[in-house]
Amino acid sequence: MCLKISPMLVLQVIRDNKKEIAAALKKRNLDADTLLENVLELDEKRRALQTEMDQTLAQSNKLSKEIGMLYKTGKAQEANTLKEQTTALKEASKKMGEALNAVSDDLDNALYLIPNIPHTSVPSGNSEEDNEEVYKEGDIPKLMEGALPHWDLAKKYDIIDFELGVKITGAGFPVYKGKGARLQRALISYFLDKNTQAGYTEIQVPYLVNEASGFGTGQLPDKEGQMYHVQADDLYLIPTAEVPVTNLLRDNILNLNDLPICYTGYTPCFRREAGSYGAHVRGLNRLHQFDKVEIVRVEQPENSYQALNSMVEHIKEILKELNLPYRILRLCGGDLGFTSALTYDFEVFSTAQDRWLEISSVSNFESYQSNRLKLRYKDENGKTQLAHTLNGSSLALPRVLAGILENYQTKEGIRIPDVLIPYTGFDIID
RNA sequence: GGAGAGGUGCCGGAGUGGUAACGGAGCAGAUUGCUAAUCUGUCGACGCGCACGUGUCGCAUGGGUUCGAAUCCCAUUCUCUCCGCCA
Repeated sequence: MCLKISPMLVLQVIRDNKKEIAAALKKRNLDADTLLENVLELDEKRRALQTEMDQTLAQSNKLSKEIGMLYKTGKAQEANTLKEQTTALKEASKKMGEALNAVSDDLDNALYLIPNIPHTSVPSGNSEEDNEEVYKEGDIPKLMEGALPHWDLAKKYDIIDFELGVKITGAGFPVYKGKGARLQRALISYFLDKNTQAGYTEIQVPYLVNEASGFGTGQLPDKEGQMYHVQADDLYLIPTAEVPVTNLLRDNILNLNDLPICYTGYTPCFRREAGSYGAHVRGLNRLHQFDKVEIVRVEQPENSYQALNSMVEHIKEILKELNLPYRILRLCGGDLGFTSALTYDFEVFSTAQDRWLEISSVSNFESYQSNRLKLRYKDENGKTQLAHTLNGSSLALPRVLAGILENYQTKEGIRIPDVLIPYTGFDIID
């Protein structure tokens, strides 16, 4: 008989720190008391059931051994008597097993409703308006008379064709042409080079993932609607490289000296994105398919926030090289993703649109993902511990492109940032 | 798509009905006059116990047969080899 057992090391943590956790979750405007209460109740129920069943099975195992011995010594008569006893035990343990499975499922489901616990530095707040600006760099350029938003520039220079994308697929699937396509490729190469120079190992991953992968990083089951689902094969188009890349380490027990693991990878990303409309989704602002270069790290818990900072510094350096005005926000509890403990958003200023555009999101998930991924390591005492996972965009292409097009436009054409010229092979789009 | 073989612990690898050999890695302890060797123990998950301990589960997954299943049966799934198709 096999039992579904959730490896929820977090349960012990919840048991011991219920009050603190409930208080921390208040930052998400979540009344966690009942959620936690429910979990603890189911947990207790489950443990009681398991103890009971273990005892029954132990007895049954013992009898089976005795029966085996009796047969061997030719005492079939006595063996048969014992057999009768085991029947009742068997039925009882079967029922207990079913009950245990049911409670375990309930417990799992109850646990999935609890989001990650926000880091102490996370500000409370309801929406993106309450996010805390922690850094700002770069001057916002004064644009020439008649400066255009990027979708008009795209048309003027014939580098991105949104209508063509509509024809062959639908809205939100742009077609890049000529120097536009080349600039995309240049950005991807440039980002990957920067990341590998910083010590991240470049990898290429599948763009379709199975359900277990979606579950591991937290897209499933709750954010199912965000992903494109290929029904015939039950696979999902990745919404970000985070999913396949982090899942590379799923079901692993790493040695201490394997850590940290630093990966970078380029993938297209696919998002169904129900919702918004109007100018906010115009042009490159929000797409169903876009390109992104991602960085992913696996760390010992005691190093993970240092790692988060180093990721932030790394992205700052790239934006500085591109000479784009940007700011960094620390997401408030209300805006923080379900699986994240602390997230910094990078936003670049889109001059012609006069608004900030998110181009990177850097998060520490602590052990939230690794718990689902069963991603562990042996600590210095040889004890198995959950690792911490982190990831960030480095960087998302469309809005960086939008920022470049708008901020670098001149009467003569769109200038290419110096660092990109070796990659594009041209210095102006005209 | 057709045919065959296979899936055993962190890794390798035995095991065809009596309750997971053996080897390696890692860790812990012991020991030896030096970056090493040797010996012993430990090794995944979930419980119970203050604790020394101890119970259950784990042989791809889910069922079934049996007092007892890695082993027998059914379904599913994945991998490999050959054929077909093909970038």
